[in-house]
Amino acid sequence: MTARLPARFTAPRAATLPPVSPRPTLRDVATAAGVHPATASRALNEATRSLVRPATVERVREVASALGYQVNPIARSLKTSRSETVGVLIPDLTNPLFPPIVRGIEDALGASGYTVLTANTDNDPARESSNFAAMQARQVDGFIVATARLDDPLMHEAALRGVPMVMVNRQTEQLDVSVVAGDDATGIARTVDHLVGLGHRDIAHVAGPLDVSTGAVRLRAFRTAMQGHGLPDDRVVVAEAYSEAAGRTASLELLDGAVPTAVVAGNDLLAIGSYDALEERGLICPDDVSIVGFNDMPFIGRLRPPLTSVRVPQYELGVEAARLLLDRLSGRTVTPRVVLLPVQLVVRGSTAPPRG
Amino acid sequence: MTARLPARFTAPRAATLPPVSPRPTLRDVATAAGVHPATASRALNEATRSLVRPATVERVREVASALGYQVNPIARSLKTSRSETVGVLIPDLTNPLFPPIVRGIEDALGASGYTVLTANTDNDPARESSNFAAMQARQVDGFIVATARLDDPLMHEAALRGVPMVMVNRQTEQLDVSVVAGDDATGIARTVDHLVGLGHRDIAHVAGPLDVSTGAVRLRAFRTAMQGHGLPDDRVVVAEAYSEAAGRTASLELLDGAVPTAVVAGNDLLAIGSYDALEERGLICPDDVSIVGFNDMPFIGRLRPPLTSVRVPQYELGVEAARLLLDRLSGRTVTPRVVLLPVQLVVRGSTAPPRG
DNA sequence: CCCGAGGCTGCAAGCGTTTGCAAGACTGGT
DNA sequence: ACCAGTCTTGCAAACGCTTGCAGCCTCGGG
Repeated sequence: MTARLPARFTAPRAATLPPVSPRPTLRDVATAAGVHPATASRALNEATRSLVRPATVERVREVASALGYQVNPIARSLKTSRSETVGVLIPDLTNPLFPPIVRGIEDALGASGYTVLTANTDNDPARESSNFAAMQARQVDGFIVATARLDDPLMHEAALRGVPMVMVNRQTEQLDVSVVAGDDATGIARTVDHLVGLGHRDIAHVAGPLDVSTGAVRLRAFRTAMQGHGLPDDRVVVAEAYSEAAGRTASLELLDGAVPTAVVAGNDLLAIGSYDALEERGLICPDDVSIVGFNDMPFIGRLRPPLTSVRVPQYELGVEAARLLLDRLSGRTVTPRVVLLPVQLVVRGSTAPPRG
Repeated sequence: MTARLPARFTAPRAATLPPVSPRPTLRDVATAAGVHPATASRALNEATRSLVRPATVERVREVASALGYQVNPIARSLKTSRSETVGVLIPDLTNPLFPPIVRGIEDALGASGYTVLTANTDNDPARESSNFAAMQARQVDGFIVATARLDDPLMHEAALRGVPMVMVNRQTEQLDVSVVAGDDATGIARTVDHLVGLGHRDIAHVAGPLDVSTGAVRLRAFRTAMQGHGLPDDRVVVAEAYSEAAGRTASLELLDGAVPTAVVAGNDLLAIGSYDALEERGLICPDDVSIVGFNDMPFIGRLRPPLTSVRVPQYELGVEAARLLLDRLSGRTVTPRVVLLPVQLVVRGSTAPPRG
């Protein structure tokens, strides 16, 4: 029996296109192939394909591609209550840190047929909750969360209930969810090594906000590294946010006391703020003060002076997070893992031996 | 009658949370409120609310919020074949031009209850087609497209068929879809005015690829502006892509002839490439050659020297694109519109009067 | 020759909503 | 008191797919 297509699909495309294109349905395929919709479904579905006779599979698939059939994911989701969709929560796409991460996530998930829903929370608990809820309503299969606020009750409860979730670039001890992040501690240690190697002894740290995990982690790493060199670990000022302005404020505070010969900034943005502060005080980088950033943002090497920074493999962070989530979704892995990706100190013009 | 909740919803949350949370369904709400699901649906639905007695509406809404009911968008989509979702196609999220645009889109659409699906195409026709198709399958209500390739047959046909679609940051004459972009022509004109005002007469243009609309538009604007000043308009070299490397190559080619006193780059990335080329040739910006960019990317003012550039309101571009699409989706506006947002020349340290 | 066991396929229910249709309850006018 | 019209609500059928269950057919062994 040859597959006969319903007239509406074989009709030649008129020069004046009809306003709406009726997508063929599974039933259309089934009748055209002379089988029951259930059989067509099984034939088209990877997992159930083995249940139907090879010849039938072949026929159905041919008809399906002839009709240009594509399964309707909505209907499928309704039935299976899975959506092949994951939600990605980030604070702000405009922050240069996140685009590469998101891109990595989309590439990795897309390769497995998943699509991603992103939302910006601006670290606002209300936005975060509503976005999270909206995504849950849309039946996302899991989450990748780049915002620290796991104290959000909704998210916290969801995590406890076993909603698949992996955190990226942020850590949390309170809950066992998978985490992928850069190896911040090592990055900071290398930074301090580098500065000490140049001859610096009076090294200060402009820390990021301590309620954000990276802020706390890097601060602790700084203290440890300094102690390891037998140097004072208390030259620390905490910025209120990971922003240029906060970095400037914090740095000015620092400069009001004894001026250190080197500053380890918790972040590239904070480092830029330090640039500003130095300029305001008439100090020159690196002649008077060396500065090191963190993240190695795009074009940061073209600043005046080029910023020495710790390169974090952001794209790979995203890819790895996606992979972890996929493992979890496929049921392969259940136990949470912590993956730390190696970072690399990129030395540029903002660090030099201390004057005199 | 007081609303009695089914036991499973009133059960106290155990310390050890159950692995899965059964979301209440419309039927649950209905029975709890003592009405038929259809009535509950109408009561909860903005548009049909007027059909049901106010007292009933009240009761249903109370029960709904008590149960924490949220409509299941999947089921609704299946029924209505609308999804409250729009697809956003961009070449590469990692290009600093796009995050603000996407953010603007998400903010504007999110405020109207829409969620967005983004995909990166890398300007690869194959990826573009498949992403587009996947989004169509997911029942997106419309598209915002930031990739130039409207020659894609799928997309072209969809546009002809009246699939709601707006293009951002790219133009096309061949099709009548709404477009929102920066006012490139004026931006280039202001740039040339600025340079001429500084005393430059020998001004060259490093154009972006001409098969991208911005490349062509800016080149045309450059020619027009130069002619307007009675200056030669043929000092043009076309870069192969909007990238640093392509900018460097094109600029080197330019510098191999008579060195101009000023360069109008089609793009900030191209301008950075020009920086590189200048440096290689031992020339100083702005002493030997002035350079102007386009887009005013983040931190571009912190380069060495700070780049004079044309600021494009990217976030607003996204917002406006979203607004246009929303208008279209709500049926308010049907005829395509072209919206050009004003740009602004930001003068910094990369432009100065010509030497001598 | 009969019977049990597989291998394929069809049947039908149901996922959670929306919505055309119709029935019941009122209202007011005559 | 009756009837037409208006409100309010219920009924049931979809939307397009998946899946447990059951039935059919075929085949090989006893």
